[in-house]
Amino acid sequence: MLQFNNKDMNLLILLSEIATIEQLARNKLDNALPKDLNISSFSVLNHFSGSRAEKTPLQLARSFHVTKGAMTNTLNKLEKQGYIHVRPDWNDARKKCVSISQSGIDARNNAMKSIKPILDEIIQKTNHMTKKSLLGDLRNFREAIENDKA
Amino acid sequence: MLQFNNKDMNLLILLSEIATIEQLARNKLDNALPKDLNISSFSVLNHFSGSRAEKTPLQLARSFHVTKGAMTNTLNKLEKQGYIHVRPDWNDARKKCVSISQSGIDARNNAMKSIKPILDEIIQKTNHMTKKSLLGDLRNFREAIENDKA
DNA sequence: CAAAAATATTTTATCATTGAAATATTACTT
DNA sequence: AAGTAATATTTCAATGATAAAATATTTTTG
Repeated sequence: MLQFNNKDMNLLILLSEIATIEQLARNKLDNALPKDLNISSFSVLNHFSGSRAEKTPLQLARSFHVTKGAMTNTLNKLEKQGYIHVRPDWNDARKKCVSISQSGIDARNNAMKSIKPILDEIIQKTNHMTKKSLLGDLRNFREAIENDKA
Repeated sequence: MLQFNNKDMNLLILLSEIATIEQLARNKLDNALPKDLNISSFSVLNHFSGSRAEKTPLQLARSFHVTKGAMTNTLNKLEKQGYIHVRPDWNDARKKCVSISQSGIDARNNAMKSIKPILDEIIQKTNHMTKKSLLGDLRNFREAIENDKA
């Protein structure tokens, strides 16, 4: 308490709540996913299931707010597994173009099946919550954190 | 999309938003904190600034939802730094009793000062949000995730 | 056009976490 | 009281992330 105001303390509590949720959700999903897919890999595959357009590793790293090195790791694993296609960008030899493969789509759908019970359990337990405003609030919140550097 | 319903997809989006916020906030705070304190250590010190009562390592691990091994690490560092006191539990030789030291309190206050600009910037950018309901919603959400194992 | 700056990816060293095993102590059961 | 189960902490190997340096390519600039 001391010389710090309530708003600061409340924000720390909020951030700590967010960190706790992230940790719990990550562990639950990690354990439920097929052993050959961790959350990072699954997230990339899932990203492509919305739009199958090619992306560069850097674009993906920025989408997920991870470092380029971390994305290199994840993409290398996914490529070895045959879940993504990686090709050079013919117009710019610095870049690569990443897209999902058919077996990547299958792996993603299979992974979704394996985490569905967890998702449905959370949905059932939070039925009363106004999840719509929660998501909106969180998005505003994220933007408040990322803005000055984006 | 495919065979998965909107609620599942929306929940994944919500969880991904939470993970992103956690990552951004962690990096920002980590960079702003004094070099001798990472977020884990700071969180433990901050925990004791609310209530200085002694806690066992296991209690702390559960409070923060980290493994016992992770808490051992954090506490060892904090003890070497002189920021906490660790003593045996005289009634149960399996346990230890952890409390914050005066220099731990000082380190915590100093750390708060160094992250205050970040906190205030976030507060200013989210002034319009109903942070009260957001925290409540997140707490419910966390409980929905942790309940079946707690 | 050559040099310098910017961009994209990979590599490297470091760090914090996890899960599981190891160790030590206490509580329970019969 | 002895043996088994439960509890608390530490150790260990593996994993995934970061920051920064290294490499390669393209763009800018003078």
